Amino acid sequence: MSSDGEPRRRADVRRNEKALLDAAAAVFVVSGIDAPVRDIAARAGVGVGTVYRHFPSRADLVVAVYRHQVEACAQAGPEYLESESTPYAALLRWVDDFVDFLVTKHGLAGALSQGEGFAALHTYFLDRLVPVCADLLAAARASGEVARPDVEALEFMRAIGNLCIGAGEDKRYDARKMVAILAGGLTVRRAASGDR
Amino acid sequence: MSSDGEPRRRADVRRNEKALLDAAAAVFVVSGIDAPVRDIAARAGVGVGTVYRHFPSRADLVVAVYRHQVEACAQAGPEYLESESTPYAALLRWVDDFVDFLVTKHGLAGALSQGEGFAALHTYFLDRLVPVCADLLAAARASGEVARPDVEALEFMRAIGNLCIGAGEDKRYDARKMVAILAGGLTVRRAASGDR
Amino acid sequence: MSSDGEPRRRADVRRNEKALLDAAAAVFVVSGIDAPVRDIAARAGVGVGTVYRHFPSRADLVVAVYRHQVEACAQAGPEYLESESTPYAALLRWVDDFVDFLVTKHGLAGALSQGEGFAALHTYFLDRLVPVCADLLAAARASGEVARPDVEALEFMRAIGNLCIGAGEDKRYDARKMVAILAGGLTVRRAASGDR
Amino acid sequence: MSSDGEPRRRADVRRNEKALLDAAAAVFVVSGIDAPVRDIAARAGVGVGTVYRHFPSRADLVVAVYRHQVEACAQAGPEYLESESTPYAALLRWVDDFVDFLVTKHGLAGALSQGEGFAALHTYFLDRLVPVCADLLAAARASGEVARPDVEALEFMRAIGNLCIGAGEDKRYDARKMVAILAGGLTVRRAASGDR
DNA sequence: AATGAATGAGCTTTCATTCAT
DNA sequence: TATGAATGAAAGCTCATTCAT
Repeated sequence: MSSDGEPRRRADVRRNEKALLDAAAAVFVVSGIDAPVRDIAARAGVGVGTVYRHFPSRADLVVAVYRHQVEACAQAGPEYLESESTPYAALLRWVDDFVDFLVTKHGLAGALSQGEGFAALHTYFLDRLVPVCADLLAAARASGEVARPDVEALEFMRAIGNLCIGAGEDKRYDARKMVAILAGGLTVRRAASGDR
Repeated sequence: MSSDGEPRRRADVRRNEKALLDAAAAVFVVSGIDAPVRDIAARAGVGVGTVYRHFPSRADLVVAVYRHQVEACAQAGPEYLESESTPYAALLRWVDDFVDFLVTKHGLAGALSQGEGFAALHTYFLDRLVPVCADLLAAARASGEVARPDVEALEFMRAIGNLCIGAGEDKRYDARKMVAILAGGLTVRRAASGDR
Repeated sequence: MSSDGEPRRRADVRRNEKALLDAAAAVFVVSGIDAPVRDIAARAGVGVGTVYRHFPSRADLVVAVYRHQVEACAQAGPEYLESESTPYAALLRWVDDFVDFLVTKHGLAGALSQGEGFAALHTYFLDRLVPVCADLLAAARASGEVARPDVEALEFMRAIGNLCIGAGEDKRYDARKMVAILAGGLTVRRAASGDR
Repeated sequence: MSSDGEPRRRADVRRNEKALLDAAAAVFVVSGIDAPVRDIAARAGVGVGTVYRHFPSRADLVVAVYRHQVEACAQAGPEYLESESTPYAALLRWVDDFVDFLVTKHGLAGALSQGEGFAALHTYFLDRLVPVCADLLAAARASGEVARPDVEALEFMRAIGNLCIGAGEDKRYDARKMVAILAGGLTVRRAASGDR
């Protein structure tokens, strides 16, 4: 209540939020991104009301949970452009990181393609990563390695996201391999007769 | 009671089943494949009991709704192999048909990747189409057009299915284009250093 | 439609009714007296509508199913009074028959105690058998073997019916033995202090 | 937050639970032990979810509703053995209490004989009361008042329970009287020729 | 600010009963 | 008269979300 009561409280709140994020991350892995709020609250050792106070909507929680990784991924783009031998190599490496991220988060890829109620989530991810991917793509196009000028970063990323849906659930489906093939397809000049 | 008594009733039932299938198809487009049974019944103008009478499980309904298209798709495979100039051209055309099918049925692609409770559905689709795709793929490999011997029909189809998830919801995402790129990737020989 | 069409129809109807009774008896044994109408219709090889035509209410069906046995039981009373050595012996034997009847019909005893919706059933059974039991009881009282003048046939029979509920479901519960003890209790003069 | 914050909430919850128990007891009387959860919730003035929160399964609710009486009944056994003039008198009095309990709870006796889905209920009642009854029975046998050594507490109690089914619905059926006769039957030596 | 009890909509599924054919 | 398709009322159960404490 006094000036030194606040900091204590704030510390508590922060601790709570951390616990919530950890719990959500753990639960998401097991039960997917649609896991019951109660499960998350229980694992964090807080009441459900607390979850709602910190994260009014589910998307807010999801965004918060994955913010760190998204940031890391965003920062890796420019770095690879410097460190890798060619822009396309940089693109491939970055794509691989992105796949890593999606594949380890069970259900995340699916949620990203849903839009339905996950608008905020969708928005955040794309706003942050699309520019990064666009730079990589543009560079690889400029270097002549990527032969498709008609592929935008947004759709490319979304395609990667989609390919990662359900990855890990079925041994016979290797998302990483399919993404590699997709990336390979970028180097192929479109047939004269058109795609269709 | 006589030999023509049966057909009359059956005609009614068939009409009803048709209404149900149409209603389900329409509702699936709007609410996805998990739409409440009540909604489907309401749209068909029948009671929920009728839905259950015709289609004991949800998967039965979904399979019924899409059976025609699946069959058509299955039959097109061998035909294209004969009519198209090369096996790879046949594969591309068949893939295009498959995409047509998935893209028009909102939510179907997603359901196929879920497995979760849709085992029967999943099974039906794959049992019917994977062999067809496998033949096309094998032929295109034999002709030297497809350079990836490590891509199985199952995973290729699944990748296509995934790429079609959410198609039509966002103008900026053209599933057909991304599938074309994936298919193009099949012609690219894998880098010596591996995909990763 | 003509005068000779009727008999044929009537024969059909009778056959149907017989099939229905047999089916119902069989189903009652397995699923109890509340078994789904459909099950009965299916086993009889007729439509559910036919069941309703023949037996408008469930009780009607139950009554019909057990009518034969009830009649046999009703007729046995006077006979035993003649053939057995004493009226009480006759009573015991008759009670034993009654128990036989109830115990073999799974769920019947329970239905008799429900009243709820089985009024007709209840009524039929009691109207037919209570007088018989009353005669036996009166005779055994007259002979001095039964010491309780305050026990009416109706309540005695109902007690027997109740004791038979669930008989056969649990090896540790021997309905016949308990009925024997109850019957034995009839011979005990009420304590001076009253039953309560 | 402080040590007296807890009790306040708990008081509310307890009040609610009480309302639920009262409502359930009342509804059980009218509609039997299988009454719709919705009805109970409505009568208690709470949502169905609240019922499930407090009593996850129906058996839990039933057990809770009758726990007090069962406990009282269990404790009365040994007491009567001390206070009454003879063991048999104690048995009679205890049986009377048991009947009191069953007769006032319409539908309970029936549920106990069902087993079907009420395993937990059945188990609780018997685990608690059978030993008590067994002691009374053994004592009465030891004193020579009970002449049937072949009657187990379990079956005796079950017989009593059965005799109480439907008690109160029909003025002409006096469950208490019939139980008294059954208890009287315990004192009768079995006929040489057997019960049958 | 945190809690978690309460709410109630919403979904599935089962059958008794009706009624068009 | 027989059929069985259709109906729709029930009932169980599960959360997302609110809100009193």
